Amino acid sequence: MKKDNSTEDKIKQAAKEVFISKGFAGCSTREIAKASGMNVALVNYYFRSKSQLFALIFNAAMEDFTNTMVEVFGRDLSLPEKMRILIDKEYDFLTKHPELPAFIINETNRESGISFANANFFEKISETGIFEQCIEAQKNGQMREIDIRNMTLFILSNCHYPFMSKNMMKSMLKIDDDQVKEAIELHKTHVTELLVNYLFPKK
Amino acid sequence: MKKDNSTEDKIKQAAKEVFISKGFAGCSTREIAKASGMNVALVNYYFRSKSQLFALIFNAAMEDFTNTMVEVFGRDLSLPEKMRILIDKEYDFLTKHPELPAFIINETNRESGISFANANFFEKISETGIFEQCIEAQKNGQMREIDIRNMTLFILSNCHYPFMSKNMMKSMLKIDDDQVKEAIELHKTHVTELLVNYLFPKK
DNA sequence: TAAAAAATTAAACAACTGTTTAAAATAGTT
DNA sequence: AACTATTTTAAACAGTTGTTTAATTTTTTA
Repeated sequence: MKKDNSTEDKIKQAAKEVFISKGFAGCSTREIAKASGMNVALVNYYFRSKSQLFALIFNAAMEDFTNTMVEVFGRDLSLPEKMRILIDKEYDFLTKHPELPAFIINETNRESGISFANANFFEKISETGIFEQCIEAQKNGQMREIDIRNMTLFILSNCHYPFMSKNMMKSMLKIDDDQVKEAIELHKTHVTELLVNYLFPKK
Repeated sequence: MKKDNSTEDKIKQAAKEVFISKGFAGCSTREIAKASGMNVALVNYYFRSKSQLFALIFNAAMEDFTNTMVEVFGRDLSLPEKMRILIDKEYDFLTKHPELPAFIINETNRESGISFANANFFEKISETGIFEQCIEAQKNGQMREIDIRNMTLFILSNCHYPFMSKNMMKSMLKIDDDQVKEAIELHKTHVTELLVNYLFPKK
């Protein structure tokens, strides 16, 4: 978090904003240079190439992305409690970074895409012991028999999609920014009930 | 559906494939020309500009996108039945066109984005009478008191996201194509139960 | 078949792309 | 102070971009 005003950091910061809002293919190195107040040559001087700079930004975004999950899953709480807190934290995080999910999904789907085989997000989440806790809860009949992949898909679908589809929703439902914000805030409580009720059915 | 082998149609078809898989910013007019077996000048001869060609493709994609909803909502069935059939049809459609949701969400979020104010998707869905049917069901206590916007968000989140996140899931959960396909097929049944149970609670 | 219209082509345009070069300015070291 | 290493700059590079031009081929019309 230091050397915040160094040239290298200024470029990295600008690159983060530009890449996330426009995507790799949607922006140029000159645009990033201008946004940082520097010039084109400096971008390559510090980061060698557009691709390498992008990889840096992407991996950092991926880390932000999974941090919430790792943190909440690592706590000493029951599964329903973890689920409630996770959804709350995800919505908080995504309210601050609404462009992140679309960015990651997009770039993951790019043809000459990212090689994030090295990034060990699965391991990080696995290390929290969440999977064992689920299996245990399923044995005890406290949790629905559902594959861990589908549970993950449920959480991500219902947390990410509302933020990704903001503009589409605005156009399709003919509503304005305030109404979208309102709908998303309300949606959070629905999602919480929806998922907790389904995953941990009473009786 | 006629003149399928005309130059104009060949270009349109190629443009559809290229645009949807790479996005507006991610491809060039020359790439589209080559994919159609034609040359660059013909693209502009028939469609005036890259943007106008794109608008054509995008609007058609949007129409495909809402067709399923309009068709199912327009039937003479109960809400839970409509919901079950809709989810089934959405998964069918998206299995054939898995790239569509990411494409639409992406391009909707682009800075110099689409003006799809003219497209009246809301009206089309409204004309099916689905909203009135929901209000009626809510009055009768057969349906949860939930805003129509949130219901829409639920459906789209849980249908679109699994297909959009295919590659991300593959990387994050270290699974292969077959396992993704399997997970999505299984997910469909979960989503159906999840949504029907939540929207139309028994008793 | 001759004239007019439409379709297709290769080539060019200016602007932009990622990246590199070589010179200039700055900072650090003795 | 002089010398070295680092940082910054403007300019150039070769290739690509969307679009247009003007000439040519093909089709349609009379």
